[in-house]
Amino acid sequence: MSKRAAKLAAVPPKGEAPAVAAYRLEEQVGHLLRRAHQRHAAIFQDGIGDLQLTPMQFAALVKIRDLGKVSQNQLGRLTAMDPATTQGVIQRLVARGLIERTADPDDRRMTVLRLTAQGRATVEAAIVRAVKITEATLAPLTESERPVFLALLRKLI
Amino acid sequence: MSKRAAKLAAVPPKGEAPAVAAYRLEEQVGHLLRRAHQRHAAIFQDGIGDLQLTPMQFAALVKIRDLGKVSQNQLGRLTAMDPATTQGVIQRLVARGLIERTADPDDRRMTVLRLTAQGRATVEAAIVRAVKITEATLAPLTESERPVFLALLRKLI
DNA sequence: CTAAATTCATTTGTACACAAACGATCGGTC
DNA sequence: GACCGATCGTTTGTGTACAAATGAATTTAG
Repeated sequence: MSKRAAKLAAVPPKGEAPAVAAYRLEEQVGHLLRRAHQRHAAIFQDGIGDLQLTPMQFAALVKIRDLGKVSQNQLGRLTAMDPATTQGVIQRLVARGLIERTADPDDRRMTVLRLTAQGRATVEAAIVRAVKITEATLAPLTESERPVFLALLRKLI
Repeated sequence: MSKRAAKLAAVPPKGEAPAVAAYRLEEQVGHLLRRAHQRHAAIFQDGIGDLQLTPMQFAALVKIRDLGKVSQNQLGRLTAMDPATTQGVIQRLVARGLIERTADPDDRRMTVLRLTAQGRATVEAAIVRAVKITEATLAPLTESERPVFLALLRKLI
């Protein structure tokens, strides 16, 4: 026992497991993913400029544009928002006149979402900026690193 | 002009730029980062079990443990939380008796944060689970892909 | 065809995340 | 030693994010 005293001295007191002492928050995937997402959100807000869209508002507009008309739940699944979150995002887009809600005549549980003319113009202007936002986000990576990173990131979902 | 009619038919109407029409939300870094972070949060909540900690509460506890005592602003910088967010996280940890706040005698603007005995026990138990949470998050990647992914992710911050 | 299970939208409550503005306090400068 | 800019903690307001519960409508099972 006494032979290992020197080694034990480098280890935390009270018999704390080494793995616990060696845990470094900054190296954990979760922390890194959060920081990276955080940075992207900042770049997005800066790059979207006067259009005043949040990432989720933009995502909703893009998917409605892709499909023409969508139900609220369907939009939530496409953008990975739960129903409660979708509710708020849709409300704000309707309030700004970017989308319109109508009742679905075939299924009275559902509401149909469509872009307004202003909404269509806004998405198209936003997408031009979103392309630059993506570039800015990936700027720290080299040309060859980007597809590698994106492929691995996609596997993680 | 009429010669190109066939080609133009494949292109969106009203002269919409091709880049705008070809924009795919699902392939954008921002969307992928959000989804990956989302998935990690779900794994975290599941894996932390009965300890009932959010990722940010856990992060705060870990950094306070690392430093022994920290000011609130300092903690915010270490965990990448802004002051307003830090406020709420700290409040909830104090309310649960996991940390304690005392006034700094040398600088009356600052408050000193420390772990309570219960707080220390909780972090140590949580770290054991956090290691497994990290593993579960990275599970979709092979052993050799993981360091590659983490290195690229780190470059992005 | 009716009862049960499912789906859709909504509401409530908690927890980040950040902008913006605030008073209190500190550090440095003149 | 009074002023001035910076820092610290706090509050308010907006926007996700999600659990949990609800009522209305639809689908499925028996």
